[in-house]
Amino acid sequence: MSMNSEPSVKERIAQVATRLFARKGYSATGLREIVKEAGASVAMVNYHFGSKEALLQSLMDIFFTKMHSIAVDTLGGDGPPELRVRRHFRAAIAFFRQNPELVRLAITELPHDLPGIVEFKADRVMKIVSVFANTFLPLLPETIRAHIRPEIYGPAVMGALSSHFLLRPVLESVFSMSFDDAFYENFADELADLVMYGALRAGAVELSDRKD
Amino acid sequence: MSMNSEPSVKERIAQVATRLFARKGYSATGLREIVKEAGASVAMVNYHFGSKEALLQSLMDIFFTKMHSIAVDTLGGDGPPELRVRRHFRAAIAFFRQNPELVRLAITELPHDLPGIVEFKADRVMKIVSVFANTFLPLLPETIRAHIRPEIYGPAVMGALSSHFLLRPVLESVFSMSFDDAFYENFADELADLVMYGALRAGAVELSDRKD
DNA sequence: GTCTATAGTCCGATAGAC
DNA sequence: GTCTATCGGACTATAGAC
Repeated sequence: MSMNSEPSVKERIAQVATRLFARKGYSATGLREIVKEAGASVAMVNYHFGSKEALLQSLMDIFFTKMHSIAVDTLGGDGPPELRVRRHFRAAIAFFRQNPELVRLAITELPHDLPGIVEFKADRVMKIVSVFANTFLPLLPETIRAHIRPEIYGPAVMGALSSHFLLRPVLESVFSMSFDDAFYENFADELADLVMYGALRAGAVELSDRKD
Repeated sequence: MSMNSEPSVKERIAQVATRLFARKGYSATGLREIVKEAGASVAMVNYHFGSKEALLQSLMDIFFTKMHSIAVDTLGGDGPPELRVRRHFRAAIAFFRQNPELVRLAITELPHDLPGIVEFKADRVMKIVSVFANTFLPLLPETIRAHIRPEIYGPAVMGALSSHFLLRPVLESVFSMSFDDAFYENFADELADLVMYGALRAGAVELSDRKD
């Protein structure tokens, strides 16, 4: 946990593993490659983390712990619902920007052959959903809350927020751009506008053929 | 490609590989495991597909070819923009429902150590984005089109559409439900409403603190 | 805490028989 | 087209020295 001095062997392993797991995938990354880059030996992984799988879980833990505290701080606290959503999106995107590889690793890896990992993720996601359900949903007027189905909106919003970071190598190629500070300037607010008001915005009813 | 008779060895390998790649990941799945379930031998993979990587790419090709034809059929064709979006969401969700493992495989796998796969995906995504940009975007009135940034909306909408299928094992656990026909009855339209009108819907302006 | 060496397993690819 | 047998290498985990 040292913030200033040189990173410990354990910290170096965690950093390198995050990058390689995100880029190549958990299974495709060998311990040899991790410890070679981290300047350590294979035995250090099992000494400090217990196993390769436990190393993965400890990295995922960093992500989900941070996401939980972001949810508590932004969906809870003061302010009207829209302000909270905007605050949440800004905080999440800021975190994702600083840790794009952790995001990819924690969201993408869902291996059925490691049931402990799947259970771990389900447990952590459930805790975050609870924060949303308990501190945010009750604030909404009944007319709006009635059509918010968390089992649909939850993954949809999470997908909208995270997919940029999951697909970034492809997106850079598709749109022939590198994502710099200017791009991210209003990124969170654009996504918040999309989720809250939709692509057509409130004034676009003339396009509508909706029934309800 | 035989639709009615018994599947060929090549088809059986493709089916089993799709399931295992989606569940365990490409790297974690060995050719031996695939061919054992498919009732074939390792040599058959290299005979019919060329290599393990080529097998993965040929499976991804099925997904992206179908997504491209869905885009052409639904975003193109007749009707006002909203109808096209709704049509597109319904077709995509119907396809995802029938092939959840293909979706997970094609979207999730993005291994930096297989640059050919990354390039292949970028090429296919670009073609689909082109369909959207050429057949759909020009239909929108300028007031709406002005704030549609494809490099932001594209991945966001794709993430909203697909994340349910990518995370389904976790979601079943988190929400203590199995996703049956009743759940999917209005799934595509709910997502279309979310993307077009937002979670707050048009009438909810009283909640707003937005600036623009 | 950190290392080296190694055990035991599995990997993808291919040669060659049929 | 399909198989078996095999090659060379990589894998995770751990024993044991320091």
